[in-house]
Amino acid sequence: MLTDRQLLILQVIIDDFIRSGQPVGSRTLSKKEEISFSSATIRNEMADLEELGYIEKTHISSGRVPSEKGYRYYVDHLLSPQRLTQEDIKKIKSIFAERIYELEKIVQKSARILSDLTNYTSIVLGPAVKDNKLKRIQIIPLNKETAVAIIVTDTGHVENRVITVPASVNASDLEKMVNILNERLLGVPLIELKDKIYKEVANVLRTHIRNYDSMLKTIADTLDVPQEEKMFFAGKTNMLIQPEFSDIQKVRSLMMMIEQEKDFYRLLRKHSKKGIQVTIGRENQLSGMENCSLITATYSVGEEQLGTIAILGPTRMEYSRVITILNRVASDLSTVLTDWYQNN
Amino acid sequence: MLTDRQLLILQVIIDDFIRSGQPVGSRTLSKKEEISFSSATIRNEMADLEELGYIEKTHISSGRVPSEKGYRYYVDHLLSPQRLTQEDIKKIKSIFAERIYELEKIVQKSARILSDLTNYTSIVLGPAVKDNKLKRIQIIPLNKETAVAIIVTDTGHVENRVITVPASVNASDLEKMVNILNERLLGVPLIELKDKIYKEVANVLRTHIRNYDSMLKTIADTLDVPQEEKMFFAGKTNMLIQPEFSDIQKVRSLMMMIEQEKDFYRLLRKHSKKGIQVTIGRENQLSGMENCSLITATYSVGEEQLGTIAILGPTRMEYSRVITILNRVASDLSTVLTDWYQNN
DNA sequence: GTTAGCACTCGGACAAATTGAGTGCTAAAT
DNA sequence: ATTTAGCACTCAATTTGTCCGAGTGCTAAC
Repeated sequence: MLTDRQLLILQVIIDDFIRSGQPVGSRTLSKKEEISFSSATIRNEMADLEELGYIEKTHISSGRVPSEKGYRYYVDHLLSPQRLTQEDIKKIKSIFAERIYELEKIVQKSARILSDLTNYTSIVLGPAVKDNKLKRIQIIPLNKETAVAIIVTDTGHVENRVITVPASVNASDLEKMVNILNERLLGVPLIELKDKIYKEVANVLRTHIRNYDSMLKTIADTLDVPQEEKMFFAGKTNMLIQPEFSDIQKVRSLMMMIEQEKDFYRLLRKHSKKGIQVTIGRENQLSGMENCSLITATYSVGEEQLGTIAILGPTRMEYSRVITILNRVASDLSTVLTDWYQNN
Repeated sequence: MLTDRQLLILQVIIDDFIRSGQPVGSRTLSKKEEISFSSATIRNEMADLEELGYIEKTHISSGRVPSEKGYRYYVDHLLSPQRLTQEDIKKIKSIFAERIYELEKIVQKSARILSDLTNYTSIVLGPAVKDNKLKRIQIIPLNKETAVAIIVTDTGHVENRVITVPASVNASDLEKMVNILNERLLGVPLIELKDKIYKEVANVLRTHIRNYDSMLKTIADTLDVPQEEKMFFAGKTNMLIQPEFSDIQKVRSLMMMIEQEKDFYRLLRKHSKKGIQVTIGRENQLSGMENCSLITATYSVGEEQLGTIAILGPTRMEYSRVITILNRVASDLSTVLTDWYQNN
């Protein structure tokens, strides 16, 4: 549909605009070494590109800026692959410098390094706890009424909650109960726990424990662990450097959106397809994101997807560089974690 | 030092400026009902007040705005006590509407309500874990090499960490060891744990456990729980509404300061005196805080201070209202928590 | 000691003029 | 049939000048 020359012009416009942030005019373009025809020709081509919706003017006699459609085409077809510098690679490696003990730590560190590397905001979705398998349940009485219930998973993740223990349940009952639970539920993924308790463990409990029913619901509720992955942000203030956010109103709506977390989490969940995903501006369907793009990659252990790493930047983002970095971090993360899980 | 009339004028200037955000001129002042003398007189008085450093001009023929010294005097001597509306009280009560299970939850909720109530940013310093007393230690093996160590405190707080277990330590050793630790350390404040292990428990371990030394350091390190209280923020974006932060540069330096957390935590720790504390603008000695004031109150259980609740706003802050609200929330929080601890 | 009056200052709002980067269109050149 | 040079035109941004209003300081009268 587009001629080679139009593609060339589109690419150069977007590259230049990403670099400078300024609308690009025909004269500027004609001076580029890639371009060997006059500004008048360029003007004609630009008029066509505009008609097709790939570029826009900010006012009637201004240079052109990419439209969302333009960025979309650029991302889908025109990206010039980037190479990482030694320094970049060094920084990425530094994520894995220390021995890993806890998943969350390394995930948090990834977020920090990513924002550092890109100067945008990074968001990392930690591994979903729900797929971890139960290692141990423990209930530790605090006083007559309350106890703290603790769940340990095979990955070393610990969930805990304070619960009320009915007066009718005594310490030995509690202990017996915990033993049964541990016996029956070892290795069960957390998300199936609740179901399993009602279907398989309830019966056993009934035969062994007095008053089992008064505890059953409490226990089941406790084991009903949060479904949502934790979200880690880093570099939230990086967006404030971007010239497109010199308008305090835009900053405000963006920051509120981020602070609210819920909508943003949902958006991120839509990006769970494997590989790199890019959504540009209003494609994100979230107010406050009109001027932002979101790029995500997923990391996995073996074949199983664990989580998502993402970069949030202005639509005028260095797509090429960010994609390269995300790819690299996601793949390194996958390798390291796969290794780690195997020794677990 | 200042005459009554000067005080009156200072107070009215600050009240008006806090309300409007605009420099206050002699004509505006002379129309206030509290004021019964002419604008010329006011001009004379204002010239004096300026000379003494309580007010400033933004340019040579502008109205006056309060200086930091002015705010300081205002806060120390001129505050007109405020009454909370029914609505305010209702919101504050809503913090305590649900049954408390975990301290952190209620502390987080306080932060949310505070920012909601004031339209400024609120920060809450949670109870320091270090003063909690040990309820139970648990070590749960994950595989040959690693285990997760869990510490439960009397308040139901759970700390956990993944540790490496030397191959030479077997499961029964581990169990014995945990038993000894629990026996000897029950009720010890977390901050004293490490010390106590070396001084009192090491000997016992030596006599009962093979290879006790290879574990000792690991255990001691694990029990060396973070000293710092957790900080909860709410309403970070509220500052963006304030007209004094229409300048993106100011927003940026403030936000970076907040994101960094460390300096801000230190500042907050300086506010640990009982009762209300106010620091104004550069008194905070923190870049990014030049245009901000910080007001804090502490909450306690019985006589023991637990934590701090704080409001961060522009120097042009509604001091009176904020102080009233903080006082109320701190006292309610103290009452509820004291009660809660007693039943613990 | 207080106030009215006056000359003066400055910021903000507005309009007019200027500049420069950019466009679209047309006719000539290739 | 493309490409390009040239030209008229547009608009944002900057500069300049003007005016107004809110405010001040000072002085002389009350």
